[in-house]
Amino acid sequence: MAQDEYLHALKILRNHKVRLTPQRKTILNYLVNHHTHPSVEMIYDDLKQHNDSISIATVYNTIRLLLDYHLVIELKNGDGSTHYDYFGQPHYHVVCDNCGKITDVFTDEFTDLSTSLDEITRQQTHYLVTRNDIEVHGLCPECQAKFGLLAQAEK
Amino acid sequence: MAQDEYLHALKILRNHKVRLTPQRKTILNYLVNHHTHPSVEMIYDDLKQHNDSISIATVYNTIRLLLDYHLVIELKNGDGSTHYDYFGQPHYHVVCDNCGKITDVFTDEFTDLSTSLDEITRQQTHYLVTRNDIEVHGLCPECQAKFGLLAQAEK
DNA sequence: TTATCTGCAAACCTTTTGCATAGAT
DNA sequence: ATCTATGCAAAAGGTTTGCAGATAA
Repeated sequence: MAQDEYLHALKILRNHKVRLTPQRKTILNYLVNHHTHPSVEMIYDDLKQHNDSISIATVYNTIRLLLDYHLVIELKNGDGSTHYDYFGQPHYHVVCDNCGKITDVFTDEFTDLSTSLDEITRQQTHYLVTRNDIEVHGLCPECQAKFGLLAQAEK
Repeated sequence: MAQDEYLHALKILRNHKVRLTPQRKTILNYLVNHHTHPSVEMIYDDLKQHNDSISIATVYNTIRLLLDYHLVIELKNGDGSTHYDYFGQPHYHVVCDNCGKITDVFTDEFTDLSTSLDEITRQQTHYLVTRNDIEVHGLCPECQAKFGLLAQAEK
């Protein structure tokens, strides 16, 4: 499953004649398997810990490469830090404005909604639409509980 | 019109007991009247040129303040720079991935779409949704023309 | 009056760069 | 063999901070 994603992404890169270095493979593999929305630093620290030969500059370079091929997307939560997410299946993100947690939402309804959005945009702006980034903000259930707001959320 | 927006925003801040310094008013007014998605630096340079007493730190502080009250939203185009937009009327943004231009889209259909998105999110994640940020990416008409893609876009 | 904001400049932190070496194709 | 990526460390760039003086309420 995740392995399929990884192979799929590798193939895309190969098709574009991108040189597949061990570092690039490692980072890609890391992102495919960690849906924790890591920052560059987290990726770097984790990989270094596992004795992988890697430098922070390479992580930055590779992330940018993956962004270029839309294999990864960039996310910012409220506190200003930048996070990354492997973007295999179409989904969008929900950010908790209290704890900063980012959650993926995969749902069929999203596909329709996404299509409508692209339609509307094309009609209104005459842009040639290639993709969209959707981010919903709010309070996660845990933080609602902290604030004693759960009843309100259920209604 | 823009003046109404400005007064509306001022009232919100006043209601929250935010101290209304000349610098804050100037920056707010600037944002209400410049839908050019300026960066902090642009705002600072423009205001300084008009002989306004202001420092870059104050621009940063005020922007953060306005973000907190959701009077302004933060945007990133492809090239990594950070831009801001006064967010009076609900709208979303379309970013040209070639030239970096950011365009506002105001449309009634967006309201419905936005509502559906919030619905879906609440059902799927049990978040207490407060807002959403939507960004569509593609090629603007001008850049399509540059690449001789206009015919394709019209179809 | 008094708590808060401003301006300045230094500090900070994330990201980028330049260059010599290593390595993928 | 060749062209591109890596790693390092230094530089850059953007953002934040600490503090003394100013000021909104």
